[in-house]
Amino acid sequence: MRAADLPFIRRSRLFALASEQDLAALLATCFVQSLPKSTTPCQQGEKPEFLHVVLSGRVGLFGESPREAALIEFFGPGDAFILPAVMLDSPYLMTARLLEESRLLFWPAAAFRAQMRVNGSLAYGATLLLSSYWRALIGQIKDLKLLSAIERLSAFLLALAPRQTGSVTVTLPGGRRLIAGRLGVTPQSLSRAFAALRPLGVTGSGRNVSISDPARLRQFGGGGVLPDLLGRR
Amino acid sequence: MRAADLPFIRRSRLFALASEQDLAALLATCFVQSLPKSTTPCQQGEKPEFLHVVLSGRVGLFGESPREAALIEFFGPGDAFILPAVMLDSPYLMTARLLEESRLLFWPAAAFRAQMRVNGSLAYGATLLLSSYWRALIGQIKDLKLLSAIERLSAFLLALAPRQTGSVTVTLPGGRRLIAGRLGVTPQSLSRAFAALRPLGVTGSGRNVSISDPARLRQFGGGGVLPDLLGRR
DNA sequence: CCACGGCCTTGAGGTAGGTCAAGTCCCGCG
DNA sequence: CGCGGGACTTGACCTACCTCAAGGCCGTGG
Repeated sequence: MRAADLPFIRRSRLFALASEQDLAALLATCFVQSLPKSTTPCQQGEKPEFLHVVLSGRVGLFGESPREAALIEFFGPGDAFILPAVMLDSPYLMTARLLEESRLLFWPAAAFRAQMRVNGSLAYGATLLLSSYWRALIGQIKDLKLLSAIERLSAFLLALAPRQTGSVTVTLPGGRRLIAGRLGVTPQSLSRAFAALRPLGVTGSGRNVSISDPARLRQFGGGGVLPDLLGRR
Repeated sequence: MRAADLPFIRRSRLFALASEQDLAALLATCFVQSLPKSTTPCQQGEKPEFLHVVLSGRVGLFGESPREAALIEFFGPGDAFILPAVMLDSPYLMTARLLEESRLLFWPAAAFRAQMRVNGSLAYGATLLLSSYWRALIGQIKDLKLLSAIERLSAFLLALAPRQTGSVTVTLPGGRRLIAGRLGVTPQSLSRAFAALRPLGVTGSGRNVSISDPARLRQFGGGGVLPDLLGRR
């Protein structure tokens, strides 16, 4: 671990309440590593050996079935994956894959669980993190059950945009294929959904999408059920 | 609060680590109430005033959109709803409705948040609870994205069944309409899904369903992605 | 320069599941 | 006993999305 990592570590909500000495004690058994794109620190079905905290970069969590895999959620700096599996010492329900080169904190699972029991500030930080994840997942389930593909895309784009009036440009957290998985559609359908939103002022190519009139889009999408999705960062 | 409530309170994983004196201090500001079927302690969009813990009975959490409402999850004894909203002091993303007469613990939101900060055993219990909820939600998202309606029903039934060989009878946690919402289909489609599973040995009416050969059903459903869903109880 | 392989888009057609509309069963109540 | 209403089922039809297939676009490498 380098001294330069500390500020990034501090930034995670896991350590929201941790004092300086807390932090030092907690991190005693941890190490930090940079890993290239496409490595998979967690494999669905395996037992966790480490809790991983993203210091920089981006990670995708994928649900896998015999037939296919679907992106469930994007994780970025400050996020811990996959805390519930580590906490309950249960097999991963998802596979994590780095979407770009990323710097990760590795925290041995047993040490993490032990510290959770004795360090209240750590447990508190964990509830903060888990609470925001809960809300993101609930939002996603509501979207899947209540909204059409086009509405889901609309809500997703709006969740990415800073809350403001007037034209905005947002950067997608991944290629179209990943976004499609996140929204629960095929890439083809996502493409059609983008086409359907074009008349409503959604344009752009690649990872940049600009929304000419967020208010209009918002009222179309029924308000967008998605919560602060990435606002937690 | 009655003395008779204490054993039910203790049973919640929220208090897994709490000592006797911890518990007494924590509960100082709480009260317990029995409420009839169909009351809604939480309304989507409102700010939380209380954390609710189910002592007995059953509660449904519903996502609401302008058009319709869908059941997201069933909650039962030991579950706390909706902890993330209380923790983050954010508007509820769901409406809670009692599915039958239930006994609930009411915990003033501000007091709960304050105690979370200072009482490590409480925060630890909260991470336990939130961790199991995370896994249930991930399972549900995976099912929605990767499985067909019939496979989702199959997985759901298997998750309800005790892990054993030979014929099992499970009791659905609600009427068909609720189950349909939980699985993300209409009641009509659920009915058709049940019909489709009949040749595979799924029979029964009302809230009782019997599975003649769970193993056969399991291999059909691709293994059923759902985790311990209700196994956390 | 062209060839090649991702990645995205577009088109055409099929299908799972939604919608609308009966119909049946069951239960409470007069 | 008959009636009325809710819950569930079944049928017929429709549509949103998937599947399969054919291009465009663009970066990399010969």
